[in-house]
Amino acid sequence: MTSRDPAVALLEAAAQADVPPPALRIGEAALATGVSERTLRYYEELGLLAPAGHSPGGTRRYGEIQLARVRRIRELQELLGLNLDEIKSILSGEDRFDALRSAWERSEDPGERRAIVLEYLELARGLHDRVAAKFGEITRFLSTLEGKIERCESLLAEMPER
Amino acid sequence: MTSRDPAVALLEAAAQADVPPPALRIGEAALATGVSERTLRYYEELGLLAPAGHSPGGTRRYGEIQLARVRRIRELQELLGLNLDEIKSILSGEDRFDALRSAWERSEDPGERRAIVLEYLELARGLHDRVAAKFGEITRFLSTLEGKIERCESLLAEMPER
DNA sequence: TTGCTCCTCACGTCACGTGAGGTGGC
DNA sequence: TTGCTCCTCACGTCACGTGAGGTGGC
Repeated sequence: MTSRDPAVALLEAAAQADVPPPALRIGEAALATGVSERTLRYYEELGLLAPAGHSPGGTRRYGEIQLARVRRIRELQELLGLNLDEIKSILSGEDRFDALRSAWERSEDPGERRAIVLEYLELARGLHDRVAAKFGEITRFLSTLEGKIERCESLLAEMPER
Repeated sequence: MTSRDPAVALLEAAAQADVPPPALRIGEAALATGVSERTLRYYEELGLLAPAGHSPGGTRRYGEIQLARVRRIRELQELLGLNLDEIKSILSGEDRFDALRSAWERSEDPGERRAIVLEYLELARGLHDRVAAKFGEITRFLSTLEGKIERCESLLAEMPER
């Protein structure tokens, strides 16, 4: 279970050493998430993903939070086929919920709390329905494919010629 | 389980009446498969899908075989995220296998038969691995999402304020 | 003849890929 | 100073969307 990615290894080492985690350069962040540098810049252009900061010279720096966000974006894109506009609105919904959780003690209006949780629940349920639909389609695809493979195998077994 | 699609209904009625099935025009075929007319023409341009024939005036006609092919293309596109080039090579592999099945009795070289079945088996197993991987990802996505929803619900239950 | 559907260009769009030419940091 | 990585345009690509202007069939 050891991580082979040097960029991720850097972050993990920093976490163990209890040192501020080194910010990754764009090439390292791209490697760690499996996307291109162009993709990271494009997401930034769309307002989907901001770097954690910049070097004095102006080059982008990314942290673990940004890497997780990129992976989330790809998950929504590749598993559900959502476009970046839909993903942006989903992420902003999740962001509002996360902001609430991190500021939970600083008790805001309890009615507003409830409203935010309800809004997130609606978001999550909507997502759930879409994922469940995909799950059903994939399951059917898989079982018909397995049927075809089995029929092929028994067909081969019945072919006496070698 | 009655079909609501008028184009599909036409084909079904013809099948019951034992009459040559009426070829669908491009608009009807698009409706029956849920894609645009542009998409059907684009697939034809790429050599992915040929119409069943043409009217004397030159307009395209589609039959049940073509509709099934369109649905197969969309399945590979949307569930697995394949591009049209990959899909084209998969379909041509499936086509070779289907051609073999339909000409099974007209015994070709039995060695060649075996080779075609083996080639198809390899294709199907490759597909199976990709679908199985997607299945795993979707399953994980679904269960973490269900976990989030449950935590939200218990959180709401603990909020006494109405 | 009148609508409606079909036809072929051809330009637009989304999510990037891919150099072109120039600057930054160990 | 030398490489290597980074930067910003900017044009290319894939899988279509979207009219523009004209023809076909009940």
